[in-house]
Amino acid sequence: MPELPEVEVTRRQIRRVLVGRTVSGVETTRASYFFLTRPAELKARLVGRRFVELERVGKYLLAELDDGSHLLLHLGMTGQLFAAGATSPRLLSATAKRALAPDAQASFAPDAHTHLVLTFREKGPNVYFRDVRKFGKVAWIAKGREHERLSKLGVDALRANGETLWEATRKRSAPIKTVLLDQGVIAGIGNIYADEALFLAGVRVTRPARRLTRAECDAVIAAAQRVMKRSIQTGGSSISDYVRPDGSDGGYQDERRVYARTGEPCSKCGTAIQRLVIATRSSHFCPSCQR
DNA sequence: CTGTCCCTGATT
DNA sequence: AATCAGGGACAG
Repeated sequence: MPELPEVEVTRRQIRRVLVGRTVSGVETTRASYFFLTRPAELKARLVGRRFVELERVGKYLLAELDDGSHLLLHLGMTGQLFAAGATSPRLLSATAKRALAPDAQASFAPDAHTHLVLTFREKGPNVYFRDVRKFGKVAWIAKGREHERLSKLGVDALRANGETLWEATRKRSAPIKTVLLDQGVIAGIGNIYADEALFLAGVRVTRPARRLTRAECDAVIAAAQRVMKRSIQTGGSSISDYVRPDGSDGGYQDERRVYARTGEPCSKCGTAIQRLVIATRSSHFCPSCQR
């Protein structure tokens, strides 16, 4: 699932095909909660506008247009943003995959899950936003306005420090895992990197947040930043649906220490990795290394 | 602060 | 055919 590293990898690749290009057409699926801004308005706002920048805020992508307005995107759980020409079975519907001969090179064609297609005046690929479960979001933001989804976010995970977590945890009895997933405290950490960071810091996912020491807060943030930076370098984690905008898999799933490794031996001590559910999210940890 | 819900494909 | 996965808004 896309968390900060996957969104950042996406940003870097999509930025190259987006910035400097002028929208000539906007195609969408029918109105749904996926579109915080209705398809008709989205089209009216975007056509004729030129993209000038693509930034990341937590797990959101924020594209700036030449009139000072912005296009806000969230990939949700299964969102995929890519340019035309990307080929990967992960980008195809099950029907399309079944139709493929073994080893056949598939080329992407928009399917029922492709909710947004941007075409441009300038030569180059289209940009597609595909999202099977439709937990992603698209919104247009007028010049000078800030979307409430952005104003709710805490400090970006790559800019946070131990102090950020220390202050946020003092009065919270919820498990530390829950606080790390709270985008209003630190923006960008999701289920995979929360588990990985807590493993590297030696802190059990269930520990009441207020019971962390200052040193442990420093360690957790340092570990979170280390794993996320490393993940960005390797192209993100392709565990379920995520693919890079060029259609290729990321590499970080091979470096995971605990996430989705239930029952496998801990890489440090050999104890079986355990899984339990915290606030409806699956959580993985080493019962020996994490206290 | 935790449970429910949105959605669909994979799995049982 | 029922269950599971999960980001984030919302309800209780």
